[in-house]
Amino acid sequence: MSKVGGMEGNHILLDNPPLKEAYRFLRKGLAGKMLVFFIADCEVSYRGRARSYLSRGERLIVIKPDGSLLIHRDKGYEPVNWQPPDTVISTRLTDNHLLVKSVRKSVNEVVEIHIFDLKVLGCYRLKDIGTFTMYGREEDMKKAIEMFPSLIEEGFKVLRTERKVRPGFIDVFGVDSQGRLTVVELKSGTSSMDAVLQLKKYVDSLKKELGVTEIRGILASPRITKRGLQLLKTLKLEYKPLSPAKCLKYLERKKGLKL
Amino acid sequence: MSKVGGMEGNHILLDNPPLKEAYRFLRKGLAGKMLVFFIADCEVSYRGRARSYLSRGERLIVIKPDGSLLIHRDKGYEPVNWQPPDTVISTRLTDNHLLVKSVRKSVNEVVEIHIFDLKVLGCYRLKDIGTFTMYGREEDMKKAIEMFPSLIEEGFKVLRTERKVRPGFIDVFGVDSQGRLTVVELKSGTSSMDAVLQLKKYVDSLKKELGVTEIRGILASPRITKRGLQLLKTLKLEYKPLSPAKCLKYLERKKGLKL
DNA sequence: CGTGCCAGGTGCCAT
DNA sequence: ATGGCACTTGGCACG
Repeated sequence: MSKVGGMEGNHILLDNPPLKEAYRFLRKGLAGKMLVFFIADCEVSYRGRARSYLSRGERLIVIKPDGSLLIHRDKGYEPVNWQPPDTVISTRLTDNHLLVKSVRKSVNEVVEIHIFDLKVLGCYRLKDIGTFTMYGREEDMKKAIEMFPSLIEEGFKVLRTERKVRPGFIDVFGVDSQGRLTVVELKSGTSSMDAVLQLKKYVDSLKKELGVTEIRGILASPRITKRGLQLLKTLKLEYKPLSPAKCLKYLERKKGLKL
Repeated sequence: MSKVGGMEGNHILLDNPPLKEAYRFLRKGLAGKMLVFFIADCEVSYRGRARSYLSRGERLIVIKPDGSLLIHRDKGYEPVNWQPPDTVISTRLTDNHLLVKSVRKSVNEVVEIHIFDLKVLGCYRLKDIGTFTMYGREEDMKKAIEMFPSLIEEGFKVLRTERKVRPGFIDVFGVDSQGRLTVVELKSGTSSMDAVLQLKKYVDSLKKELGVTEIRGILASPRITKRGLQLLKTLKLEYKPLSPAKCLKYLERKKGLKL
């Protein structure tokens, strides 16, 4: 069966269109800066930082108005091939197939889709002025600590956040109740040896920069791996269990809001 | 206009379906382990490691047979909300909206989509037995070096790859022309201070483990940051420019293949 | 299952 | 542009 719907410029929907018709409306959708999706029997090749080849089969393909491209198989969160925003999409119809090519403007990255058949083609203009808000990331932990330094420990005071050291930034820099300088490294998830080494790096950088021999280093996160904790102790650093959830509770209390 | 196509079990395509009809065929598609997509006017909430709320607007939503979920706005490579594979999808129809809920089996992560209207609903069974191959990753560099150790330097010999040290693995472990033990850390992209510290960690671990005082450390990658190079020199480590592309050329030569 | 680490990571923000 | 880093990172391989 073959069916066409809503081609008055509002949207386009083609059921099992012949290549030639698909080509026509695909161009129309792309030119009209619509979100375009289709299910196609296709081959895909990628060339850029690496190279890949995907042999023939049916996939869901999405092209967004900003030039981003997604090619999804029927499994997994990640697209098998893709392009981030800012690509130029071009199309070409030959005797036996339809070529869709996406070339990234800034770097040399190209994705080519050779299409032999389409199951469906849709082009839509998404009316979407919604706002997206996210809570519980490292940034929220930082905010909470600025407002409630005791989340780290009694008597802790924040001197500043995002303090620049040689390379990188210290999440929170402060002093403890004894007046000792203290570096706090925050992780919103499980912290591992990486995080410990990061903290160590900051503490050492700062010691050097300030010419101070004693600086406390505290890693604050909801969880730490066993190896991470071992390393932490070896390096004379400290661990403070602290979850984004707890920080959010404090932030809510302050704002009087339910997030 | 409203149109229905291919509901004989092969696929489903509904143009601008009423909520009730969409609900019926959505359930059918999910039950039949089909890939389901739809464009919907909806609100989205997420709760898990973090929390988020996306206010009302039109988005493209994809549900795969493996339980992965993607919610895309009309911009960007990344979905605004999502679930990786292995979620349980449930649906509920109320008077004024359709609820789609995805609950992750292993961890506590829930995405809820409140749908007020659908522009289109499609359910398809993707025939896809294609193979996906990728070239130019770190693994390919490793293979090339095993076959052509001189890619590192004249006289270099590989003892083994993926050698385990305290925590982690040394990419390539070998000896140079002077018989000195050498650790090689590979990066397929630009290497930064992180990579340098990683190499340092491996060299130190190995010195300790083997009771040797002199071990060379070579970082091989197509590019290194200025700060990375500084740190590398400070730590008496070395840099060898080497790109995945060059490695691939060698591999092709060996196999007599054009990849 | 936890731990470590790569990825065409992407995205954000700083210099 | 380069660089440093978080991310609901996801994904894999290995103890």
